[in-house]
Amino acid sequence: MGDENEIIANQNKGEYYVPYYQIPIDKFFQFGLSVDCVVFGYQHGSLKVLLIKRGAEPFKGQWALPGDLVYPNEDIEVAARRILYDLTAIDNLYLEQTRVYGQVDRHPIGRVITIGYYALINIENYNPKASAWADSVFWIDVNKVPDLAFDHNQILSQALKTLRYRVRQRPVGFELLPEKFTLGHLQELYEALLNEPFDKANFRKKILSMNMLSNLKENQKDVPHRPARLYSFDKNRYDQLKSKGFSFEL
Amino acid sequence: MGDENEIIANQNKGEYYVPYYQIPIDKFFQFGLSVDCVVFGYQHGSLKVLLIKRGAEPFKGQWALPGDLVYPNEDIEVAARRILYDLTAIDNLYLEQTRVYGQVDRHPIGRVITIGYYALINIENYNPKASAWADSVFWIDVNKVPDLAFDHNQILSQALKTLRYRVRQRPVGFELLPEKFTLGHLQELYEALLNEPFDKANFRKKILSMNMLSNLKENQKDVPHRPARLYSFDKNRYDQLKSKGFSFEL
DNA sequence: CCAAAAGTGTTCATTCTACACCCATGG
DNA sequence: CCATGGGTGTAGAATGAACACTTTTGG
Repeated sequence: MGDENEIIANQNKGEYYVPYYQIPIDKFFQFGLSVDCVVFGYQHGSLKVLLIKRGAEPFKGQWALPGDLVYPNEDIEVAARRILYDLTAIDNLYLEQTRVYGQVDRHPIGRVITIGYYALINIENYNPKASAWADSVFWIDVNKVPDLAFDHNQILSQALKTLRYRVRQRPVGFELLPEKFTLGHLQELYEALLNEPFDKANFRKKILSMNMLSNLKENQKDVPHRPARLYSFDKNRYDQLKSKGFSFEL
Repeated sequence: MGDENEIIANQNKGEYYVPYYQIPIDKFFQFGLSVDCVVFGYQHGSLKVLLIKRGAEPFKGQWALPGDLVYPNEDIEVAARRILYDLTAIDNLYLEQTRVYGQVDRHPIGRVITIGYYALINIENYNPKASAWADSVFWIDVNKVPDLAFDHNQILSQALKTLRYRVRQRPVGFELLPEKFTLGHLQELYEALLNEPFDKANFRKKILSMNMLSNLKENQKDVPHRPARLYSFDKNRYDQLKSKGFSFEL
């Protein structure tokens, strides 16, 4: 948001009527718009989601997804990034729209349409931060999410479904890992995300055959077993392959 | 819509402020909401889309997708079905939400968020019908779509992309065909949708091996070549298979 | 008989799956 | 020298692509 006090009016509306029902068009401009973000992180072998305790009415004090109203002159994705920045102090997170939630009675103070987004974050870079609308912020295991305000449980489960889907067909899993990781870490991540085991040998062959990881020629340290090779995701290489028709699939 | 004149107020808003910016919350309730529908049909080997000439301002007289403002007390999908019913006099079309379009300046008379939907229709059941907001209605080949009002070209191409995707992983293609069809018809449909040829033998083996078609034991008539066997999509069978873990893929 | 599309069978290559086995390190 | 995970090879099954061939109808 630039000038958050300059709320634009919809200046031209006066001239218009909805001709077929003879209702002044202003009556149609009563909607509120919000954004709710499902922020996923991965730690200690399990998938977590960032929840807040709401610091404002309605539902003050309850668990909820981070979200906020969109300004009348603010782009939707910009609003989503504003919320994420306020919460994590990180820019440029991986962000994807899921769907719209528009039940007439979903918000107690009026008709508020909300747009669901999910974001992926490398939990090690995370900088916890309460904010204007959140008293406090917690990582919660995705399998232990409590009852949430509004229809946020539904938004969360849709986001999870989209993520599980996406992760099989685009290399987005890496967003959840540190820069350098082992193939074992990567496999554990996929197993946690998809809740299904993979054969080690086959998983490695598949991932490596895609040719989108850089072998860092560097090993793990201080592990009580044979140290594993470290890799990183090579985005340039991937973009190049993609432009040649290759498509990630798992 | 039931009572289209009973536009609800958002009664409880008076009490609320957005505390962190000290802006009265009414300022956030200025959005309009609309729905735009991409209606696909299939005829003579090519995929068509239903376009209208707009009968109301703004963009009166221009080509556009069928769409309308949503009432403040109307559910979004209900609005989409209302539009489709007004246009085609058909209930219960296959309908899927695509995404939200919310550019600040996408609508000339104010901030209107629109929700994209696409619908599939068996063109033989189609009952053309102008309506309050459409002067006239036409089927246009999907490859020959003109410039459309608003951001409708973008909405259309996203819908097409979603359809192409969906059609490979769920048996939705049948929605575009008549009740009874031949495997040749089905193959032509897929070739038109995906713009890629399939091997006849392999296509048949794949489709039939899925076990979701009923062999009607009945043949085509009056064709100048060997008449083909007619099939129909067996939704019960498919649901049964799906519940056992089967998933359509092509 | 011919043209045209329906309908089927086989071969070969590729990919997937399961599983066995060896390797390097810390304790 | 043992426990622990890292890392690789191979055999057999399943799937997919290409293509040739037979069948049935109308003209």
